[in-house]
Amino acid sequence: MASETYQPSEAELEILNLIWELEPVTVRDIHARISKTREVGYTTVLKQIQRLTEKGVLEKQITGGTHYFTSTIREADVKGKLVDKMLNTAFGGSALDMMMHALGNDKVSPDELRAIKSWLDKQL
Amino acid sequence: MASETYQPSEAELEILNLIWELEPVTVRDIHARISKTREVGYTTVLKQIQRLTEKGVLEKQITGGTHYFTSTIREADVKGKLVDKMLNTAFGGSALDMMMHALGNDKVSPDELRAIKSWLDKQL
DNA sequence: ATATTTTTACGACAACTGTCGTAGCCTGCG
DNA sequence: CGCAGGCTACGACAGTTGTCGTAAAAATAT
Repeated sequence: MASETYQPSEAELEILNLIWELEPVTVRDIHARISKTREVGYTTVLKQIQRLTEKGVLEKQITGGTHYFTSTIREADVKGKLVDKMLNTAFGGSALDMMMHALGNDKVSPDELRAIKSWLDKQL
Repeated sequence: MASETYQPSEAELEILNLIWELEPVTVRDIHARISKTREVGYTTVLKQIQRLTEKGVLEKQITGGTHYFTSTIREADVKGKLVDKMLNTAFGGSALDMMMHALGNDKVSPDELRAIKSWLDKQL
């Protein structure tokens, strides 16, 4: 069944990002990290994590009474899929078009542009 | 209220894309175009369009008894925002990282890579 | 002027999301 | 051992989405 990759919602992705960074990790730690950025109840995060676990996206190990979570899906797969979907639904599959929108927004530094260019060079 | 740019859902974006391409356009035409790709009821599309209109994203003109729709938001703004959000939520703002995920998926042709490279050259 | 065919307007529904509150469970402190 | 405080389980709720069905209104064809 070649792991159909999961499409997380916004809040789920926020959590997944932290899981990938910290796994195995507790709910408390995830909550602590998210709280640095925005306010959200502990049980809110807990619930999200529980749902993700129900869906099979996360796995729980209980070690010495503490619940640790790890992900069952690969970060690169999920992100690849996300970007792929946007590429197709929003930009008709044109990577160039997407690039221009992404990089056009003057947010990207010349350094980054150069980095992309040099990566591109390696690809050809 | 300086039009904070709208974040369309999947189905909404599908419709918006067609609106941008065909406006001013009727519900029937939108439905016809979508039907080429997937099966969906006429009233489903109609409802989506009505909701978009309620939200102020679309505008309706009635001319000779026919209802024509046009968008009130700019395609580039919407898509720029979409890609920007993904850049930040999924790739921590690293355009290179996003690029690699987008282009890594072997879906992109060498031609496209070259096109991107030459666009990049112009930017520097 | 009618009957027919289109279109539009509404409302309904189930699934999913983001957010909590409450209540029960476990664990470590004293 | 017994209790307080933290953790988990569970359920609830409102808002959004994707989908339709049905009914009312409008436009067309006899």
